[in-house]
Amino acid sequence: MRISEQAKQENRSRILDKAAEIFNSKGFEDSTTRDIALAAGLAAGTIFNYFPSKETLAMTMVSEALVQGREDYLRRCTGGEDLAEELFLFVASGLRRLRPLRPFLGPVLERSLSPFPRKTVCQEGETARQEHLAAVQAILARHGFAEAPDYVAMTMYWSLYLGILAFWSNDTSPNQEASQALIDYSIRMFVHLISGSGADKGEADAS
Amino acid sequence: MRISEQAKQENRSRILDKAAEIFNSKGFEDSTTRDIALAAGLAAGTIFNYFPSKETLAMTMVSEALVQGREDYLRRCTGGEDLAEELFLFVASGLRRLRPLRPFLGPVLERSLSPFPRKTVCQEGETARQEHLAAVQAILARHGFAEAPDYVAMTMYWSLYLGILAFWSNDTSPNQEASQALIDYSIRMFVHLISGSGADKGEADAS
DNA sequence: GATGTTTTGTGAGCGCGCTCACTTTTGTAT
DNA sequence: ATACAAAAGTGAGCGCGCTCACAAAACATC
Repeated sequence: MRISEQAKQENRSRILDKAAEIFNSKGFEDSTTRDIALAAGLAAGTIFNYFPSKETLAMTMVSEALVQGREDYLRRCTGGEDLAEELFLFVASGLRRLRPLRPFLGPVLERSLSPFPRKTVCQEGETARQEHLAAVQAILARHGFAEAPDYVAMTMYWSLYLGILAFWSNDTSPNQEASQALIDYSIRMFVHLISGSGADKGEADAS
Repeated sequence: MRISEQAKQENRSRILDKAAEIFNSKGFEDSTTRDIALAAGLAAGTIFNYFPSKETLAMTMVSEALVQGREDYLRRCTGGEDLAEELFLFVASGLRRLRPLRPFLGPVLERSLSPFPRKTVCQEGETARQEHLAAVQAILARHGFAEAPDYVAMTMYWSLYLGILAFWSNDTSPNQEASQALIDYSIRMFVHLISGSGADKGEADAS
């Protein structure tokens, strides 16, 4: 049972490696699962014993990158940052780890992270979103926001974050300064939102 | 030549009608172009003489709804609204016209309006986005914003707007109060952004 | 080893969106 | 009417993601 288990893990990571190569060279949509399986030395159908869909296969890489990004962030966090700085560090840490996947990220993130209701849900994407939002809420809690923000704030956060991902995945400016400006404004806006929430106009009774 | 032209228009609108029916009853992804063509009394391939893709077919309906929404907005606009009120009216007018398409909007808008870079672009979606953003800029201009906001502001606007569409297309609260709150906050946030732009921290040199 | 059981691999095949060589229809010119 | 050109319709067929009945391999028990 040990040898087989090991062989399975080898297959799994060979699929992931080859898929990353092929996705990077041809893009997500122009890569076929047949090609990936063949490159990994397996029959066409075998790939689906390891990943339930092409989308999940790609999202697995994204998910692992984001997990590493969160670890980087925890390591790099000194505790002296203000709220906006810490959120920026968090987001930037994720992007750094996503960097190698950038050439094929567009269609994958669009399908898997978008908040539009879908029939076929990719579990990896759901999980990634929830973990990201949980991390954000943990940061907020550490900065004195006792209770979690309402759905309005978190929905808007996720919209802005997706916008950042979309823009960044296409950003050709030298050091992604364009993306940095977008991240900066987005975060400042979110901080402003949750700071002044409900004191403006009287419409803060969101369930 | 006149009779044929008329027949073509009839075919086109029969396709659109049947497609709307089928999309509404089975959702976008579970509806097949074969079914739609058959329901319209045409062969499977003929549908692609009228619309280059299933996505474009659906986006044509969306696009027409949004055009009507803009006309409604112009009609309903008194000129006495402040900036936020007028933006709210604009967005709400679009949603009203999208209402009949709501059951199948999710996958369509996700594919066609998302800012993630894609290989196969749906022209209808591009156009819809540009026209929407142009209308927003016209509203801003009418309220004293002489020059168009930079890419950061418009990118954030589009992110928030997509978030609104996504949330609304799934909103089951009695009169979409949940969506209304989201629209309200999103617009106030955008107005705040372009009002105070660049005066905060010294990072406003976005190209 | 031989036997039975469970796990993993295989590839023919399905239904999809979409294409394209071909047929049929429509309109024009004689 | 007849011959011809242009436009529109057709459906077999392609490549895709994915499924599933079956084959092969791995393990457990004797």
